Order: sequence, then C-alpha cells, then structure tokens
Amino acid sequence: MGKAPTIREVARRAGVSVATVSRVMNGRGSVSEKTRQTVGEAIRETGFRPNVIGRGLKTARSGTLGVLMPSLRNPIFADAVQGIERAAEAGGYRILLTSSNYLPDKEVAAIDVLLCNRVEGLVLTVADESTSQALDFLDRSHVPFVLVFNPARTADHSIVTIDNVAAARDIVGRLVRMGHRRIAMIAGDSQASDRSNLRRAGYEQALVDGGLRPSPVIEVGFDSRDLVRHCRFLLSCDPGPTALFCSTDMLAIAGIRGFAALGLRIPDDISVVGFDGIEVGECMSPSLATVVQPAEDMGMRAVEHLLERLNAGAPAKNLTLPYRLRHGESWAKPREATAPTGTPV
Amino acid sequence: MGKAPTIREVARRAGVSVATVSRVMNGRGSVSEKTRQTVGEAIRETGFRPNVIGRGLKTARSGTLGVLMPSLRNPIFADAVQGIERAAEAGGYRILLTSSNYLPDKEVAAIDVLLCNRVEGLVLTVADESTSQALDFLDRSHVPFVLVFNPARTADHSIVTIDNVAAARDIVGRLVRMGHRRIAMIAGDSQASDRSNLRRAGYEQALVDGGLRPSPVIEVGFDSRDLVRHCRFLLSCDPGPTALFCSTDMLAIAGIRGFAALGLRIPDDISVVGFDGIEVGECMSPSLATVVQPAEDMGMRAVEHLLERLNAGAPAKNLTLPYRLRHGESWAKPREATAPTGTPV
DNA sequence: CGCTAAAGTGTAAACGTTTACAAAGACAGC
DNA sequence: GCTGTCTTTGTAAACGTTTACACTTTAGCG
Repeated sequence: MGKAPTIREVARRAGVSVATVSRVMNGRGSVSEKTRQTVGEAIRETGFRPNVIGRGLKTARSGTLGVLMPSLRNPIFADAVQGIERAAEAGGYRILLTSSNYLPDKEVAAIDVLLCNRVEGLVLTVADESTSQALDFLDRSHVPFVLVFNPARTADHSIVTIDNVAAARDIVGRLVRMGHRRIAMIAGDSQASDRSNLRRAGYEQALVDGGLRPSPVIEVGFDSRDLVRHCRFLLSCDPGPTALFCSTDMLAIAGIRGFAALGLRIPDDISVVGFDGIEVGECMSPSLATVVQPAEDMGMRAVEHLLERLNAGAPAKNLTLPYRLRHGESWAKPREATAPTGTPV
Repeated sequence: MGKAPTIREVARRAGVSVATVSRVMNGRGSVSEKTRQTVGEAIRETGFRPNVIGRGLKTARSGTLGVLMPSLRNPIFADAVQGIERAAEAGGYRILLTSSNYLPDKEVAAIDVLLCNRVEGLVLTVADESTSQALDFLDRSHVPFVLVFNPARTADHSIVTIDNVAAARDIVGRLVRMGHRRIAMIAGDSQASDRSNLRRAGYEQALVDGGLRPSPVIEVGFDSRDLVRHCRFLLSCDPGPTALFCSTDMLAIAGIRGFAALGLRIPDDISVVGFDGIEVGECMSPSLATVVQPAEDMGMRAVEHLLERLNAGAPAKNLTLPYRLRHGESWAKPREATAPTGTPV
C-alpha cells in the first residue's frame, strides 16, 4: 500500500510549486497554458488524487452532509435517502449516513459523531420532533439542518413534510364516505414516531367528521410483521370493523396478510388502507390504497433547500409538499353498505 | 455561526498545553487525575468537539468506509446498507454512501470521489463484476474493498455473496419436482446485473436437470413495475407456462400482479417465485416463495471482514453465505399435475 | 541528601491542502 | 530607458490535530 502521491510530488515532477498545481486543479488564479499542460500530465502520471481531508482542513469545508434516518428497512426512508443522495451528488456534496433505529439516544450520539466529522449540514428524521433532545442539541450547534417527515417545531426550522393530519383525515374520510361505519386503526409505536400520532389525529378527526364514535387504536411496534393476532382481535369485536387504516404501508401490507390468513378477502370482506406510498404497495395484488408521500422528492428538496441555506444564506423554511392518494384495490364499499349518517356522497 | 472551539482554546482554558488535551481525549500517554478533571471541565464548558478532519490529516486515517450500491429503491440493497452501517458503527467507522443507479460510468466516478475522500476501504456492488472498469480502477488504488452480491472475479478479491447459480437451480428444481413442465423466466437487465445472469444459468441448469427444454427468457429493465404485457405474452404461448421464476423479488411481485390483473389466481393457476427474500414478500398475501439472501447480514459480514483486513492485515477471502428458501404461498403443484420425467420426488 | 526512574507536561514538527502576499517577468506607452 | 500594469509563479503561513522528544517534577531508595 504505497502512500498516495501528494500535491508536492506532482509539483516536483512538473517542476513547479505546489501553489501552481493547486491553481491548476481548482481553476483559480491564472496559469499559463503551457504550465497547465505540464501539470496536467504530472497529475496523470502520478495518479494524483487531491486529498479532500487536507483541503477540508484548510478551507474549513468538509463537502459532506450528514444524514440520519430511523432505519433503512422501511422503504419510505430508503427512498428518501435515495433522493438525498442524488441531490447531494448533484450539488457536489457527499453524504455520511447513519441510522438511529428509532432510538432517541442513538439519535443524539449519531448527530454528535456527524458534527465531529464537520458535516456542513444535516438532513434527518427524528423519532419525535416535539421531545427530541437531538434537535435541542442540534439547535445549539448552529449547523443548519432540515427535518424530513417530521412536523415543524417552530417556523424557523427547515422541514420538508406533508400534512399528515390532513392526509390521514382525507383517506379515512373517503372510507367513511364509501359507507364504512366501523373503521379500525393500527398505529406504529407513537413513542417512536410523531407521524404515527398525527395520522392518528387525522383518523380521529375523520371519524368525528363522519359522526362516528372513535374506536380504540391498536398500537404495535414498527417491526411488527405478523398482525394476525391483532386482526383476530378486531374481528372478535362485536360489530367487527369493515375497514382498517394503518399508519404505515408496511403495517397495512401485514394487515392484509393477517386478514387473508383468517380467510377474509380484501377488499370484499374488509378494506385496508395504508400510509406512505411505498412502491411495492403498488406492485402487489391487491394494490394498496394509500396516501403517497413523494419520499424521494422530499429527500431531494430537503438537500436543495439545505444547500441554498449553506451557499446562499437562504432562511429556513417549512416546506409542505402535496400528498397524493393512490386509489388502489384494497378498499371498496362495505358489503352491508349503509349510507353514512352525514351528507350523502 | 461562531467558529467551533478548537483544542487550543480548551488548552488555554484549562491552563495546559494542547498535547495534554489530546492525551486526555485519546487516553494515550499519562495524565494526572487532577489535570484530567480540569481538561474534562474545559471540554464541557467550551462545548469542544474534536475535529476529525484535523485528526485525520495527522493520523492519515479518515475513519470512513465508502459504500457504493446500484440503488436504494430495491430493498435488498437498502437492507445491505443497513447492515453495513450497523457494522461500521460498531467498529467506530462512518460510511460515505453513494449510488450508481446501475450505470458503470457512475460507478467509476463515484469510486473516484470516495478515494479522494480517503475512505479506508469500500463495500460495493457493481453492475457486472466481470466487465467492471470500476474494479480495475479499484485494484490499482490499493484500497481494500469487499464486493457484496457480486460473484468473485478472482480468489484474491474479498466478496460476500451467496451461490446464485445453485440457489436458482434449487428453487427452480423444486418447481420441476412439483410437477411443473413449462417454467418461464423474467430476468432483470443482464447488462446491469451479473446476478441476473447467474440466476438465469441456475434456472437453465434446473430445466436441463429435469429434462425440460429451455424456454426463452424475457429480459426487462430493473425498474419495470408493470409486467402485465409480458404476462399476457407468456399466456399467449401455445402451452402457456405453469410457473414463473423471476430474477428478483420486485419483479416477482410485479409478476404476481400482472397475472392477477389477467384474472389468474396465484398459485392455483400459476406459480410465481422470486429471488432475494425482501421482507415485504413475506408480509404480502400470498407470501412470496423465494430464495432468501441474508442481505443485512451480508452487509455486516462485509464490513467485519473489511475491518479485519484493515486492522489486522487479514487476507482477502471469498465468503459464500448459505441462502435459505422461503416456502411461501405463491407456488403449488400445477393443476394438471404430471409427474416429472426424472426421479419422482 | 543524592541518585535514578517514573510520571506528568510542554514544544514543535508534521499531515496535505489553499491562499495572501511577494516577486519576477513581459509588455506597452511615454 | 523608465515607469506602470498585468500575468505568471513562488514562498510560507495557516487549518486542527497527534506525537516524538525533551524537560520538569515527584517518588523511591540507599
């Protein structure tokens, strides 16, 4: 593992000073055409690759952005990272990726590591924005950051999100207007996700809007993949639900499976809708009716905004992107369709 | 954005030299208990965070590993990255993540950027290991790297993979022994994935093993999500297939949907099996019969091995992990079950 | 008390860049 | 030829750490 050549060796080989080599590389300052050639050759001959660590030390710019996500196992986050990476690359930045596994303690630790690495900014999703120590910590650091998926704490925070309450209310409202009167909800651990809470709030509002009495919400862990127990419970209730709303697509997919395992057909016997809009929900059969968050786009926008703040000193802003409903095949009118109590559809 | 405090300011505040502060931070060299206290306080008071860029310059160690994946949109890669991140974190390393979008040109460019960032090693999946310029490039760099998912080029390369040929042969062989005589295959773009080719080879071997004549393989792009056209084509063949093998789970899921859209029931009318073992395949209904690659584990092992090479000078090695079959619900005996020509099951 | 060894601390030189500043050369205008 | 301007190049000082080396203090021991 011979040491990598340095700018000094290139300079020696080209018979110029290191300053000149630096100028050739960065295209700053004036260099005669002849020298430029010579140096270019020397660079090629030595296989020189500028050491961005040395450069970063001098320029006080690392060229990296920190990224912190709860997990990459939920495709919604993987998609966001994909967008983040694309936009970062387009802007000439690299990303340092970490994940918290939904643990607030790890959030703080991971951010600390990123700050030691002198990331110029961060893009992150925290478990719960309202209680996050990680954000307090970050506020104090004066390193700009953009939250993705999380709701806004205050107006002077940069966030890229969708209106979770409105979206949940919208999709559940449609179930109501389809004629569903008993709509259950399975929500991911509210401790680990403020989104879960917001979606629950939207769900409850939709029930109220429809004049339905709230039903209890089943809270499960994020990694729950086997919901058959919970599905059985739901069916055992006196008037069982005719529809299920899940706080994430992963849960909804598991819910469909749970009901199918109990012999129900989707959507004939029960409707199931999700939230996130992960691609696989669209590919499966029945395709999942859900709220689509433009995750990749959100990641890109987050980075673009971050770079504006970094390079142009733009102010923080709250960016709420529009969500989309995917009219999948997993929902339908309830069999014993009764008109909703409110206004007819 | 006041400048971050440096070791010098901590030293001044604690009334000691920078060397002492450094010693306290790294626990190297001897420092009296009293000084240790004083310095610790000064660090806390100033909110000092060691600049790993400065450190890296001196120690010639960046503490980062480079990661290059084709895309994060396929959960199999996201899972691998998850494992990579976990193991890297456990080993005290950070990861610099890039993706190639399956484009060989971007592979080279991305690696170049990573090398400029002086990653101490790389974990990557290239489109095609046998033709990859990226790997030639990397070989010349003398930075250790580990391939994941790709097959081994030569014995002195580090790789972590499964036996794609054997696995494909295994699962397709089971279809044969179930009684399927006409098994179609949909494969992802072979240009963009050597895995696709290996799985195809395994598929063809299984057909030969079973005394079946090879049928043409349909090649599609990786981002193909609507396979209904291809499904229709398959059904239009004179004796249509009774089973479909797809080179990835994402394709298999789309295939299930394609057939379902044409009115077929899975697995009653046609069996569909995939390859990868992404989690969502297990959650959906019918659950996907597939070859499970331990992606997260593969990512972890890759990093563990890389760190062994880095820190203990261990030699490169080829690590072929066992695959697992998931006996999902998407396959069954063909309706018009005929015993296979070969040995009975 | 004097000697030696060990422990604690400081000094200063790296590491690979960038860049302010200085210097030198070329050239034009007088 | 002198002056001034512009272009090209070099010198050297940062940037924030680590660490070899040297120095001072302390402790142990005769």
